[in-house]
Order: sequence, then C-alpha cells, then structure tokens
Amino acid sequence: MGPTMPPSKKAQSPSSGASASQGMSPPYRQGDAATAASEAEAADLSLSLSASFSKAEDEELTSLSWLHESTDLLNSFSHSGLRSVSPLQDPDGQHSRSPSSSSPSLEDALLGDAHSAYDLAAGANRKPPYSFSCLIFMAIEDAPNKRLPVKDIYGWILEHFPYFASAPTGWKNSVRHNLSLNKCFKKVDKDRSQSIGKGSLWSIDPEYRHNLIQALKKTPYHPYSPGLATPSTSPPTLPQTFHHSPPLWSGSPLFRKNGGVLLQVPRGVIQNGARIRSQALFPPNAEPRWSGGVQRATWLAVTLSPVLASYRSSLGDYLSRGQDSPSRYSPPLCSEDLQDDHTYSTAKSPSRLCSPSSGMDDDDDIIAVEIQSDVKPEPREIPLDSHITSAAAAANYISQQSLRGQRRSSGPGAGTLAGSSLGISDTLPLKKRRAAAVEKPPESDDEEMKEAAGSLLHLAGVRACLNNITNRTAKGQKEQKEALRN
DNA sequence: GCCCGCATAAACAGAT
DNA sequence: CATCTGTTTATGCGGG
Repeated sequence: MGPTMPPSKKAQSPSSGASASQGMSPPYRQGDAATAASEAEAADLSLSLSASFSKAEDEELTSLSWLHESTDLLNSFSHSGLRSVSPLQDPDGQHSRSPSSSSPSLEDALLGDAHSAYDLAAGANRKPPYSFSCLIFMAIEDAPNKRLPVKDIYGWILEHFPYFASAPTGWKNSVRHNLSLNKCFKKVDKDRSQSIGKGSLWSIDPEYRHNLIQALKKTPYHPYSPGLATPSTSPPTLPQTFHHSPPLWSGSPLFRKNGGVLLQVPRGVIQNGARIRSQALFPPNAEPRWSGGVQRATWLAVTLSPVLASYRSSLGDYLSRGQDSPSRYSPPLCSEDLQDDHTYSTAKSPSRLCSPSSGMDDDDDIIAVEIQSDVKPEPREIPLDSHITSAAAAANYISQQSLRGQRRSSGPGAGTLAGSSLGISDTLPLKKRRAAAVEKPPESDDEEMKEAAGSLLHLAGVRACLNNITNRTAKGQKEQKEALRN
C-alpha cells in the first residue's frame, strides 16, 4: 500500500480516459460504427445470461466458476460496441468536451474505471463505507483458513483500506471492540503447532455469517458518491494509494482467493451495487447533478456480474410462475443527499438515499433501491422494450409473491449484527447474550424471492438504461449536428 | 424523546 | 516492564 503501489488496472488500459480519475459522470453513448451492433448485443444480453445460468445450473458450477462465466459475458458485453464517452460535462455542466474525443471503451470503464472508482473510495483519505464488522468479516473471509489473529486483521484492513494507515490508531481499538462485542466473531483455539504470538485466532461464527453478509449487502458501494469522491476542491487526480480490487467487486482478490464464497450470496452484492448512489443507474437524461460523479460503467462493473447470478435464480422462478406484462416501470425517487463522511455507517438505511416506496418494509426498500435509474426528483417512466418488460414483469411478479408472504416483522432486520436482531437484548452483558444466543431463523424463501426479484428489476433497469443510452446517443448526435450547422 | 446501530474512547486485566 | 490482546463500559451521533 501507499504511494508505491503499482498503478491501477485502469492506468494500464490504453484507452481508458481520464473519466474515472476525474470522478466525473461520463454519459455513455454508442460508438458510431458500433451502434447497431451494440444495440443488438445489448438486446441479447439477458438471453445470453439466461443461457449461462442454465449452463451453470446444469453443470452445478461453483460460484467461482459462474463468476468466470459471468465475467466472460461481461467481457463480451463490453465488446459489443458500447463505448463510454468522455465526460461531456463536469458536474457543473462546464468543460464540455468534443464527443469525438477519445472515448474509453465500456470495457475500460467496466474494468478500469471501477477499479479506479474504488481507488477513489478506498485509496483516498476516505473512510471506507464498510462498518468494522464488515471489514473484519471480509478480512477473515479472505484468509485461507477463514481465521485470523487480530494482528492480521489489522493488516488486511490496512492492505485494502489505506485510509487506516493514516487514520488515528483508535480504529484498532474499534476492531478489537468489534471482535469482542460482536457475536458474529468468535475466537478459535490456537493450533498448538502454530505460534502466532499473542491472542487468538478469530473466525466467523457460521451461525451469524448470514448476518454479516446481510450487513455487507446493506453497505453501499458507491465509490463515486459525493461523500466519497474526491472533493471538488481537489484536483481530479487518480489516487495511487490503492491498487486492490474492491472486496465486493467480482474481480476482487477476495472473491478469487475465496472461491467465490461471497458470490454464493450474490444478491448482496447486487444490493451493494444498487446502492451505489442511485444515479449510477444510467440516468437517462444524465443531468449533471451528481457532484461526485457516478460512473455508470462503475455501476455496471460492480453490479452487473452479481446481477447475473441472481438473475439466474430469478429467471427460473419467473419461468415457472408465468408472467404478466406491465408495459412501463417507474423508477422510484431518490434523494440527493450526500453520504455522510463522518461515519462508516453509510448504509444504515436505503431510505436515506432513496425515497422509499410506499408500504414497503426494509427489504422491499432494497428492491426499490435496486431499480433506481434516475436522479430526477420526480418520478419518470422509462419505456421498456419487451425484454425489459418481461424482466420487470417477472421481478414484479416475484416481488409481489414475496410480499404476500412477508408481512411480518420489520425493523432493523437481517442486517443487524447485534443481538437485538436475534431477539437478544443488547443491554445484556456480552457473555449472557452469547449464552442466550439462539439459532438464527433460516432465511425465508420469500426473502430469496424478493431479492431475486430485485435483481431482475435491476437487470431490467440495465436494459432500460441501455435503451436510454441509445436514445441519448441519438439525441446527442442530433444536437451535435445542429451545433455544427450553427 | 426513545431506541437502535455504530463509532470511538477509555479503563482494565491477562498474556506474551 | 512494555506491548499486545481481549473485555467491558461509557458516550456521542444519526436515523427510525
């Protein structure tokens, strides 16, 4: 870590422009020559994914294998001709660029910009959006034996979040505090043949692993959120302090080394992706209001792959349940409030970021967030083609099916790591809480369904966005011609 | 205003 | 003895 880190993947990409490093929000358009091709390929994306899902299921591929599958798909998708344009405008609508300037490909955007996006988030002097619980969880999950001494947990955090290198040392206290207080973590008897010095090894309590995953799911991955992005007063330089992949990004070493463990719960990552500032969902009109600049491609990179995973299951459910066909889908609202940079708890509630859909509980809200596709303060309708319609219909159907059976307890829910989420009072002494800890209620099928639905809606949003890219491109070209005429 | 989740600080004890 | 580790308590903040 530190300034001697190798350049990010993006920097190695020849065609990746300065978009990511500038923290801007480049609208994406299709290359002139590739417009038709990209449109066609985009239209086939969901079908390809479906085939991949079927294959994955047929062959009982591991989640890691499926990650490779989806990665290939993404690569193909990124070659479909969709190209990201350089930012036409900065968040203030100034510094217009010529559309004919060198445009980084979507692939670059997907792979490189996402990388750099995370560089911005984690490499800069910004607190990571993850809670300590999540950080510890990721650290332990990243360990070969799924257990780490506290010292190595420190090391992992430092390695992946250089912010802490310069942060006050209190964070280590917080780590220890979390390890002790959070029953999701438990000490493991040291292997006598292993001398690790002081202390014990820490591992994830399988009983509560789900809780941690839920917590991760509720953590927004929004590297370009205004709260995380480089302050506007800072020069738009690419931070060089971080070269690792985001832990929740599908290309992360965490995933690779971990055998795709976290991908076994891909919907969580989906929600993370969705909780990139919702503007990340290809704002159709891309009003330059996102001061931090949310890279659409970043959203894709961190979202689309896991979306595929969940889409796989969603599709099966959908196909087995039939469909109805709403012709339009109105994305929910989203507020513009910035992420508070003060704490790690940036994702306490999705409703803080986006207007909740009426009558929806927390999990429903997640779905609502996932289908964010616009930053406009007013609802807008996005025309959907048949693909999107089907996907959205499926998702809506699944979601409604879930809602019928899930009108029970709301509240903090699964993301809560403290004992209260399990009905164990936090006010009890730790030991008592641990003693009183009861088995975690199994995850309901309804929740699975709802989250799958959310993923499907998300995918529908992708398609919608792709369509809007097309529209936007056409519009931009038209405007460009007019400008030339004048 | 209360509760919850989280971060942070601090005190303290035990282990190395 | 110093440092590290682990536990516990207290406090503050933001949000529901």
